[in-house]
Amino acid sequence: MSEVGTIESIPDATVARLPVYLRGLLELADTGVEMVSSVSLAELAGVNAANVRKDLSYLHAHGTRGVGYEVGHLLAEIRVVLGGSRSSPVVIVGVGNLGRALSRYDGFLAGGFPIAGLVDADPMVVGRKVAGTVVRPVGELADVVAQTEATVGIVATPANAAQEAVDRLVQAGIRSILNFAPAVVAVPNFVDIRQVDLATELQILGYHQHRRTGDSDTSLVSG
Amino acid sequence: MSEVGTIESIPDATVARLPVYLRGLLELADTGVEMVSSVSLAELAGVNAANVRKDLSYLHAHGTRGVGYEVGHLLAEIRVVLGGSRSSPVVIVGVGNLGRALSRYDGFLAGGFPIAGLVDADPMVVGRKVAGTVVRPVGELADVVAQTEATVGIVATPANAAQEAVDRLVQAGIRSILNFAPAVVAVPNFVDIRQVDLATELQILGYHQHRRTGDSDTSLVSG
DNA sequence: ACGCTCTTGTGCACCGGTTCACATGGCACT
DNA sequence: AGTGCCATGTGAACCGGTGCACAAGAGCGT
Repeated sequence: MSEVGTIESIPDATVARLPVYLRGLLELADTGVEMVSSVSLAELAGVNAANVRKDLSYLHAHGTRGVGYEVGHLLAEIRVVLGGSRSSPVVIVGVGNLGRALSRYDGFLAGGFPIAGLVDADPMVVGRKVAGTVVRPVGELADVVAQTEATVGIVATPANAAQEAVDRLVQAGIRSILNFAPAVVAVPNFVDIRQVDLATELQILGYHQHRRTGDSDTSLVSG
Repeated sequence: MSEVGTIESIPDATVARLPVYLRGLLELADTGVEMVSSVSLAELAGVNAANVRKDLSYLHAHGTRGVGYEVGHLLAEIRVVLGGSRSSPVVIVGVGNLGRALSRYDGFLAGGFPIAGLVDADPMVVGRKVAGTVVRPVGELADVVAQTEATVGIVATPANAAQEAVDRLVQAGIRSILNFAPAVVAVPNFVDIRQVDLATELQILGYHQHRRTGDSDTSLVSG
């Protein structure tokens, strides 16, 4: 996958869990807890305790044997790893139902990803104000990126416009993209893209459901 | 993970790719293509060709050597595996920004997952009509599930209400849940739950970005 | 009918990730 | 200071998944 290797690299699976730990730690900090063991953090994150310890060992976040980890320390450590606690403005391409919802989603701002720009191809949508931001034409994407200093792009267009949207984002200098359009898009290998496919998620659930109900026998349960 | 094993089980990784194949195949069918090789399907889905062949072998979807796979046949085969092409009505708990966007999302209906019911805890929201459906109080969830014959639940509540929402869904008989709330929730092991965490996705992107820009050297590129 | 070409189907080696189990070592209490 | 307890940190086995590479086999042209 990533082939930098200059600085110590953290396994992808670990990186994917760090935000979950972060959430759990924030909760603990809110309730005044100062120390946490790998076991309780694991419970909070829904993973195995040994896994937590191994994950944290990648961050050089040392705990104290017999005691646990310092919550505040861990928080800071994880924040540094996940983008240096620097704010990363986001530009959204495609202001349909999903784009609007995303632009209003509090979780992004709280996580250090303020929605700084909105663009759309539809002239009916351009010019409207959504979540405090005026929607600008997709042709001006490069300007929007430059002005807002956006570093992350979200694609929330229909599937058939996704590739073009991604191309424009890359053209505008964006190197991190989150794609909600149900389409496989190609990007240069210096661009990091993640796919979030809502319909696919339901279909995966559908498989297991079908499997369960299609199975005439229900005497399993196992635990 | 899943421990049924009565009928032949398909690896999770394969199941996750089937919807992508399905999309690609629909595209091909639309353009009148009747046969497809594992190589072109792989390209369409953004995966390795051998992987495609191995995936399809799990479905007993035989291709013809030297020729490829029949598009229509494959389509039918995958649809059967992913829930028997039966429609699975969905009930959404939490009709905020995200819940509204999801209830209007075309992709769900197209994939056989019509939004059949909406519930919310906020009396201000209850009674309103969203995407053609009246929002009902969360207390009536069991009724809504029964009336709509919903088999899938989507949780789009704030994090602190997620566990309760999930509990209610399980109570109402739902066994397949898609959770958009940024919270780890516990479910009985006969319930299948998938997590879609928007902020987490951005944070993962943030890690790689930080890593890239934090690295003073940029002489890599590799391809 | 024969052989060539093309694509499927799969055995096998490799790789990342997970989990167990245990040694290591700090802290508290006496 | 000594002793016991407890949680960390990690070596090593295990497991699922991926991708190469090749044999098997279908169709087509001659």
